[in-house]
Amino acid sequence: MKSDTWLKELRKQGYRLTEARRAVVETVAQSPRALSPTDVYNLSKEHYPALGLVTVYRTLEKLEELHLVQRVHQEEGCNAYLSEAEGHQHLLICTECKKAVYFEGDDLGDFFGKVGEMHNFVVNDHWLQLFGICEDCKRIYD
Amino acid sequence: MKSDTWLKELRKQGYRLTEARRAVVETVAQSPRALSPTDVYNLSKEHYPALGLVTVYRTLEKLEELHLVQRVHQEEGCNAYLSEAEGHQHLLICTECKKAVYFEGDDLGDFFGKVGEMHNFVVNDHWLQLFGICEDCKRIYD
DNA sequence: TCCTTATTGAAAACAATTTTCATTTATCGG
DNA sequence: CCGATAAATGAAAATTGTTTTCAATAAGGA
Repeated sequence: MKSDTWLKELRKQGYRLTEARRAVVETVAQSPRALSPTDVYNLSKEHYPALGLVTVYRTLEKLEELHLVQRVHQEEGCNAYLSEAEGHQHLLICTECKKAVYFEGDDLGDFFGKVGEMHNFVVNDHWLQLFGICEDCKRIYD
Repeated sequence: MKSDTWLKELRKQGYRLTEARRAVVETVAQSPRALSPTDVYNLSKEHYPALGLVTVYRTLEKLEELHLVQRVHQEEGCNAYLSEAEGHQHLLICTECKKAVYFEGDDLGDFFGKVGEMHNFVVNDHWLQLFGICEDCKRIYD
């Protein structure tokens, strides 16, 4: 289970495993969509009512440091966190239900390098997201 | 001059041309990098010291509506505004000096459509940015 | 030039995030 | 298993970024 791996990883870094952390990790690890700190707070409180919002912020910060989650930028805001994929991948996000899917970039890296050369830049990083409507939402809205 | 075009466009939409607006438009139109509201405020005050930060927010909002500027998301924040390019283009940003350059996407749209199909999504929009070091900064740091 | 109304800047309100701090609790060593 | 200790917690305060409110100002049509 993904949340167990994350907890193990936190432990490996010397962090302690608390009820609050478990609840947050659980919530984020199993979510198919990016969640804001407040989303995480509300969802996690069902497992651990004493949870404080501050702890959500602090835990998300650690998970991001360990590259277990990544921040996702969307039209509605830039404070949502999503379970990260293996390797560097790109995101396909449903603008209706916010479900997020990772996809491989294939040979995009070569193209990006060429674009850089054309403008005399050394390209170090890229950031690619596609937005659309997923199958389920298509069904509902048609 | 780009700022004159923008002012004309604002006028065409029925907005009035004030000193405050002129100062903001001037600043943003001629900047080679994305500026935060506070950046715009500080730079524009040199031309018009009585300027208020609120007016900067309001003017940027209008410029965005008219597609004269676009919001740029970066690691350091997501509240910076940049003069928009003709057509839908992509950004190449220097992580040192923040200078931004637009580039053509060529046939990326086809690829994005295919990625969508593979996951049963209808892709409506995409968002691509490259990050690197520009020629000038390369020179300084090598 | 006058009149109307959009626009302004200051201050207050609001929202999101971070800091502070006294209390709690996970982990380590015995 | 227990006690010591330092990390982690939640509440409240502080901070930061943005929006709203409002009385005063000024743009632009008549």
